[in-house]
Amino acid sequence: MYKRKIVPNLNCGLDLVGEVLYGKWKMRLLWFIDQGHKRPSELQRKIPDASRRVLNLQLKELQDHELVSKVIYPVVPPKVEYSLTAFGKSLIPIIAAIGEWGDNNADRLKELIIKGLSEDGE
Amino acid sequence: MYKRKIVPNLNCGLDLVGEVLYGKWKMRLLWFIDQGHKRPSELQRKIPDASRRVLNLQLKELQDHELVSKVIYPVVPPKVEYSLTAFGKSLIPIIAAIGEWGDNNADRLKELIIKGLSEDGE
DNA sequence: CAGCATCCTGGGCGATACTG
DNA sequence: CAGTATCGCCCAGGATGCTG
Repeated sequence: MYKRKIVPNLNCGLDLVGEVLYGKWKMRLLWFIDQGHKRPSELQRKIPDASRRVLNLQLKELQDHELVSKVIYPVVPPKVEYSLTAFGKSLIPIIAAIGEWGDNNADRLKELIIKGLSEDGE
Repeated sequence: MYKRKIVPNLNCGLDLVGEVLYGKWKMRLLWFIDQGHKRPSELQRKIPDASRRVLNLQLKELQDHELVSKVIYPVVPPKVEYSLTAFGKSLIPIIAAIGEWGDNNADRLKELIIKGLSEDGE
């Protein structure tokens, strides 16, 4: 859990979701876990841009927020598996909708984002 | 537009949406504009926790990403109105779904979030 | 009323290295 | 294979004050 000093404002549903989903890789984690990629190394491979440290941190937060559960198998070598809780599963349709919207508008979005990036260059 | 140095990875729809919606108040801005609160001062009043500066910054990004459009009326005192573009409107159902999920699970979420906050304290 | 400039800081996140 | 500790960067966003 990140050491947040200030208490966030939780005025509406948007705020609440923002809190739980706040983290660069959380939606992706939920998504991939739902897809059946449950082991840390597997998730790491799916999200190579993220560091293991942050992946673990965010996984921990997702656990604390009861969106995922973690099972540790007492074997050698160590084996760990994450799963979505029912609560977490209930978020999947929304994440799917977001991803779908993004995919449907991928070309336009890419263009706009790139344009935005170069704007400050000149 | 924030002066981002590093080029973001845009691997999937989730990334793309993440880019356009990245900003503490963007979803709320889109939401309130859709609700008919179009003027800066009005939005400010709706989102008192945000500073005017950041509101303007994010509004500008939303414009650059063609989610909202801005109309400046040449009158005194100055009058400005924001509206959603068709593109922006197409995001509303998703934002609504997110807010709804948050509202539906408000009690549980609040509890979990608060618990998470106090955890590092001890 | 609307918008910009300046200064400042918190904390998210990456890199690396070490333990079991 | 899984997880933690340390270090440091960087930039989003808050506060304040000035312009038209």
